[in-house]
Amino acid sequence: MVGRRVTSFDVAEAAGVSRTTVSFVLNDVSNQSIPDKTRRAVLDAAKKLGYTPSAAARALRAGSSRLVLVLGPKYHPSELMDAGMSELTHRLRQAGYATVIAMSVSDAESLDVLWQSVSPAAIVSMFDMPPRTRETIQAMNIPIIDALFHTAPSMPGQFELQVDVGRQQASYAISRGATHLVFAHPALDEVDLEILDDRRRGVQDVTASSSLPFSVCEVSADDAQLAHDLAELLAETSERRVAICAYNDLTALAILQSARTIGLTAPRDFAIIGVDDLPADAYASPPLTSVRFEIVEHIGAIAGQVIRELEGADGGALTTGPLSRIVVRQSV
Amino acid sequence: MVGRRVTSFDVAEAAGVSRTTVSFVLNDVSNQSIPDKTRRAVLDAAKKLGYTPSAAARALRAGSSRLVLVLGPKYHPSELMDAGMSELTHRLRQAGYATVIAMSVSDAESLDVLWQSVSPAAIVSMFDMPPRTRETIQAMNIPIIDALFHTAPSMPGQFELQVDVGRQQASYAISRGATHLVFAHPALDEVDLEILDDRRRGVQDVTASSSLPFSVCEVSADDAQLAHDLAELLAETSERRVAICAYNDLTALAILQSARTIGLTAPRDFAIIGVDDLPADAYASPPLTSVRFEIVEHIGAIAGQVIRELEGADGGALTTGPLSRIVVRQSV
DNA sequence: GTGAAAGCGCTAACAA
DNA sequence: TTGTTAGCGCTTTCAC
Repeated sequence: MVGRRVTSFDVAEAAGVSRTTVSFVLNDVSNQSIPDKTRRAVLDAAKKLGYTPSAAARALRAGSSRLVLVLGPKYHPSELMDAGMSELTHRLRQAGYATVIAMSVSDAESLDVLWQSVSPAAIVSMFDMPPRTRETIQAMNIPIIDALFHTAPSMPGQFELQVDVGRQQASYAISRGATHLVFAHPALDEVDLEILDDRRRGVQDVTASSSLPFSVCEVSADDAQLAHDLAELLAETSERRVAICAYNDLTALAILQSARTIGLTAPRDFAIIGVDDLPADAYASPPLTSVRFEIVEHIGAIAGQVIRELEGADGGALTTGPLSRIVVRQSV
Repeated sequence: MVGRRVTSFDVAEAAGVSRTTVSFVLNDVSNQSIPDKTRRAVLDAAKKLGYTPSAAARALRAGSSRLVLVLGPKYHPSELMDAGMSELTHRLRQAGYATVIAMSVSDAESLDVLWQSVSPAAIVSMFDMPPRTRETIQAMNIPIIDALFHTAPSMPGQFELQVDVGRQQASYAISRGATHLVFAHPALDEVDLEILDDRRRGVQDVTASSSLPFSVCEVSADDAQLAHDLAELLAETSERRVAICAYNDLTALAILQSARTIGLTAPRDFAIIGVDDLPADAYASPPLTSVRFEIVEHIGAIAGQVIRELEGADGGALTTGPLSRIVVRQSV
């Protein structure tokens, strides 16, 4: 080993004091009055030697590290998620925690290995953890902060974000004059089913309470087929104003493209609204109206929850309004 | 503390052996012959008690953890990056390492705090580390694996990925008949300058060696202005076939949209090629030809390098071909 | 006000 | 073949 670690012992030696004193000074132990001279000597020595406490030793001593383990969702990677993780990391770092992100942990077993071998101070879980694992972790006094991105059967009534998204799509479409809502989604093997179902439910909720007709349709991957389906749909509902609430922007863009091939366009012939607020939306023709999920705010709230949990001061339930909003362009 | 940690001592007690034996069995120490009966007893006890070694203690003992610290780039978040991180995490986990991702560490100081407090087994750096920091880290015997996404002055000739991207754009455009190349980019305060410059250089390289005219233009955020600029450009070069190599797909889409407003379209009036292979490219009109960066392969190679470095077997330099390829659609 | 010493859980050199 | 023991670097109680 070329460069041995600088230990608190080295600092103590350099400052001509004991390790205890060093520890007191460096950790700002309050109920110890240390003469300014000693304190200064320790601080100087520490800086000169470039001392940084060993995280491992600290963790061993304290029983837990200053790491927060984030169990990422198993969704398709997304820019949004990336931004969210950045934000979380940032917020937690400000509070003195480092963030370990575990991408797509599927089986309970490797999850066990993971959390036990990281021994984190807290776990932020973005997926629905098996109850047994949850209990084990909590038995070790490691707080779990749930931060799901869709509803889960085990936690009814919570995490309605995606349902809200659907609701917003529908409400906005109706406010713009729609009298028949269609939820359009791609083939089911290409999407996150829970999210799809939440969004659909949101749209359905709103149409139901407005007593408007509602239907669901799967968008064909084949362009010509899609155009055909679309023409048929509009023909069948010619006396009504159709609004398509698409599962996401990509679906909406596909529909828009196919429609164009048969001379149909939005918002003239139908209205359409997506989800994701992709940068490319602005360059579609017409520019696509979408729902944007405010992940940074959402993650900010989660970060707050984690920190409260960690620093004591149990913060109670998270109370936030809808975390998404309509981005108005021209397709509705 | 409700649930005390299960220690190797507990396992030893349950199995009726000493901690040493437990350690030998669990770590599969080769030069120790342990009777199958004892081994089985230990294994059983460990499983029954749900024993997992404390990462902190191990790290303290070993001097480094089984964590790999990834210093993420400071770019705008992207889906690609997310996918890359997933891949890296996955690959490293298979080799028994957990991955800590640190997003956008800017100042050298917080970087110091970070690596010292995580005490990782290796560091994957996606940005150009200050030399001093680099030396300090290497003095601690922590291998650094550089995985930049653009060239760096301090490492000339390496990491030409983005230059390759530009080269590919240009070569493809020329192979399709272009005789005047334009590199188009958005306002400079909205992009990663290093990447922009690499891509531009790639395009310029190729045009230079083909003795073709080359120019650079900044794409105006204002739609009408952009259309005007474009019309002017095409008028000035009417005797030549213009290909626009856009900094990225979003830029290309913006150009395509503006062009449409004045009746210009690709590939009829000009050719255009982007970078990123955004899913939305397929739905542009015309569908946008783009360059796709194969991040998963790139990251795979990096993962291999990390593992080689960690397990001994110094693998030497990374030899890979171009990590990007043309995705042909209709705009060129 | 400062120091000595114990112990967090693990591994490995050395004894038995 | 198995056990004893010494630390890894840190915090913290207790004694000086």
